[in-house]
Amino acid sequence: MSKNKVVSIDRKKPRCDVCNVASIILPECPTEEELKLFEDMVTHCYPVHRGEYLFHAGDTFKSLYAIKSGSIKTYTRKEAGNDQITGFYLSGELIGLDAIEEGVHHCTAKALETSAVCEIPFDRLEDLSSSIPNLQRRMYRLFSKEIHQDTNLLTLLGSKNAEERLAGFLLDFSDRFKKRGFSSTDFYLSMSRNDIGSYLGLAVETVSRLFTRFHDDGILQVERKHVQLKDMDRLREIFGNSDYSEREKQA
Amino acid sequence: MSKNKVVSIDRKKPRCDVCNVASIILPECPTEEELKLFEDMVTHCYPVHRGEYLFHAGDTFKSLYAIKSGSIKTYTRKEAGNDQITGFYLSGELIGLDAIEEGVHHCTAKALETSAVCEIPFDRLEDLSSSIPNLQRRMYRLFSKEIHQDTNLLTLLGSKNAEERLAGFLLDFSDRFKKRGFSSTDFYLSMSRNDIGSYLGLAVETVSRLFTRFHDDGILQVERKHVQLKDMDRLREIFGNSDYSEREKQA
DNA sequence: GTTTTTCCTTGATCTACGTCAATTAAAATT
DNA sequence: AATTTTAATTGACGTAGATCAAGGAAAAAC
Repeated sequence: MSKNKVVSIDRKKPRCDVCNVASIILPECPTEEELKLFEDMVTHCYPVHRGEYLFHAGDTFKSLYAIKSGSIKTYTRKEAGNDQITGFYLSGELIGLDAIEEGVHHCTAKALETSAVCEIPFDRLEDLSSSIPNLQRRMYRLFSKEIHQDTNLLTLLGSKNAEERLAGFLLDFSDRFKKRGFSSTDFYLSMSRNDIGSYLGLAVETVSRLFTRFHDDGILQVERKHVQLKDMDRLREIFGNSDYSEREKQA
Repeated sequence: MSKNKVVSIDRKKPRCDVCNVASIILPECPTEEELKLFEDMVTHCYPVHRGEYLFHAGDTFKSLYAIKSGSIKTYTRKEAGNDQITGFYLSGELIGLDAIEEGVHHCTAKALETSAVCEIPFDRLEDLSSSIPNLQRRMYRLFSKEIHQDTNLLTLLGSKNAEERLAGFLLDFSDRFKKRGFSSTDFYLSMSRNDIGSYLGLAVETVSRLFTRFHDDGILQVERKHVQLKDMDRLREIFGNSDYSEREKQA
């Protein structure tokens, strides 16, 4: 089946000054020379199509992957058919940071839609970040951000109920789309309800029911993957306080 | 009340070659010169007592904290009295990595017992890691490890039931104690049942009930904070498979 | 040593959410 | 276009674990 094919990595290497990878990793104003060094480092830039993989759990870690466009999901396999989604990555984000320490990928990375990805050999990135202080600085911040995000998600899973989780999820994506220049209230979610459920620690059915409930309550309009947020304040309220359903009952 | 006091940071600075901070952060074999530079960087080493704080959520981020001995918990405050534990840290671990990006601490760090802590100004660590390649290398690995651990915890919260979570928690601590040269089967947990519950996304009562259940089933012996693991295989089984209670019922 | 506070445990009850099952709709494949 | 496969929705029902409540036992404060 075509499902298991891993993207071949020996494709044409494009010039990176015409793409935005540098802006993902390099600090705001790299010098010409820095940019040149950086471009040389990025060995492969290529498109991945829906369902294709960047790497599999267990693969030896060699490179980080910078997402230029599209979206990627990462997951660990538990039992058959029962994957645990560990993250959704959008343009400008870096995948593989968790694999550095042990030199092995702990999760599988799969494209949710046609995406553009740049492969960055980590040993070369390490070398380069010694000579470009701003690059090192930027790397620390990228790491830190990832940890902070994980901590936030932990709090979500550890202490929020189903509707708070979905509200948090939607607000997170709203925010990330906004930062990328897209609409913060009208977007397409590239992942399935199943993926969302796994990510939020909820059953698919619960996710589905919540979407219809939010829809019926006028908080959003949803048709399959197309979501339009209609009442951000209410969404934030649900996310923050846990008394949304309480008030509904009283009303 | 003495509860809110933050440890004063202007105490005597000890020599670091007599402590183990270097071994926490520096790679295996630092040169004399590297060690010297490193020692100069660490501005404060001091004891914190049970209930004292390293920093509070909202504090400006300036330093990382390396735990030399003892244990520290980090948590974010939700509503009054309802804290969400985000981590337990033991000797050799580094606290504050999530605060680098935004320059603000997102959580509060509080000592669970009398502990020895070294404060490492991050800007100096950044500078130093530019000149000591192995230090930079080590930092990347520490970051990566933290992310990996968070991801594991996410999987735990996202897809495991109560007994699997507690089993995982106990196995994690068993392992960490072992790595520190302590017994892997006989140890004291410095945190309260409440903290464990918050960390694992469970109610205190559930944690308490599980401890007694594991105790009654001969998996461990527990008396307050003192835990002795009696059947590691069984514990691993519970953690791995979800059919522990199933089999109990059949037996 | 006594009081107060905090922590832990245990039982009884309730409920949010998971599981099971069936239907429909949309992709994917032919 | 027809068929198969996969994804999403909705309803009925069951249960793991939360919540409520109360008692006991450390530890802290006096």
